[in-house]
Amino acid sequence: MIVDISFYQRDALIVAPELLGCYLVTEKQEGTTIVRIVEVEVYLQDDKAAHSYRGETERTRALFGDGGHAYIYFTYGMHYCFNIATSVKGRGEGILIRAGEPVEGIEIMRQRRGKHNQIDLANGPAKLVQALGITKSDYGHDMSTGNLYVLSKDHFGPPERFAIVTTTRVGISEDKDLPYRFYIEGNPFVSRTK
DNA sequence: ATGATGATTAACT
DNA sequence: GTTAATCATCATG
Repeated sequence: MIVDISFYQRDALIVAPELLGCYLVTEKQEGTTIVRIVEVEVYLQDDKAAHSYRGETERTRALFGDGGHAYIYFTYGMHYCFNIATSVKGRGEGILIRAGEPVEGIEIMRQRRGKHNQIDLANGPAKLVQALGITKSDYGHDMSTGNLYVLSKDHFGPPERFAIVTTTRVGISEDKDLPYRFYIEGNPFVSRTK
């Protein structure tokens, strides 16, 4: 079952842990690819590490729209990352999808990534974007429709039970201490585990 | 128009 | 553990 847009129109800190175990799907020319979401990070508006902190710009427009739309950005001169805007219009908060466990279309992901090791397919935000074939043209996409959406945890049968680890975020220089990173305990596809 | 800055990754030692 | 690669976006002039 596709997750409804209203799911995203709540506080990011509530939505983020609920997103773990759900399935992120893309249907592109090459075929359908699916990963199980195992790691996410929250970015709020009143949060120095967030792109929305300094207000709305051309780049961050989608973060300030209605919850449930894709926010994609380019960084380090070579990588794209994928977020889902949450909450209500004008609020500027969202969830970065950091890692996923390949479920379907694994051969397609291998081709896109040029790697054969299944662990390395989507265990990082830019890797996940590449494996799923997400591009800038998906910017602002409505996550409850079309060829890019999320399926509920029980889509493929009774969901597996798991514990959620809450910790600090990765790769930022401000507001480092906020516990806004969530991942599935013990999952081998989570990035940068100790 | 120009310069600083990354919500990273891969390939090293 | 360290580091180079590389450019869109933003703030400033």
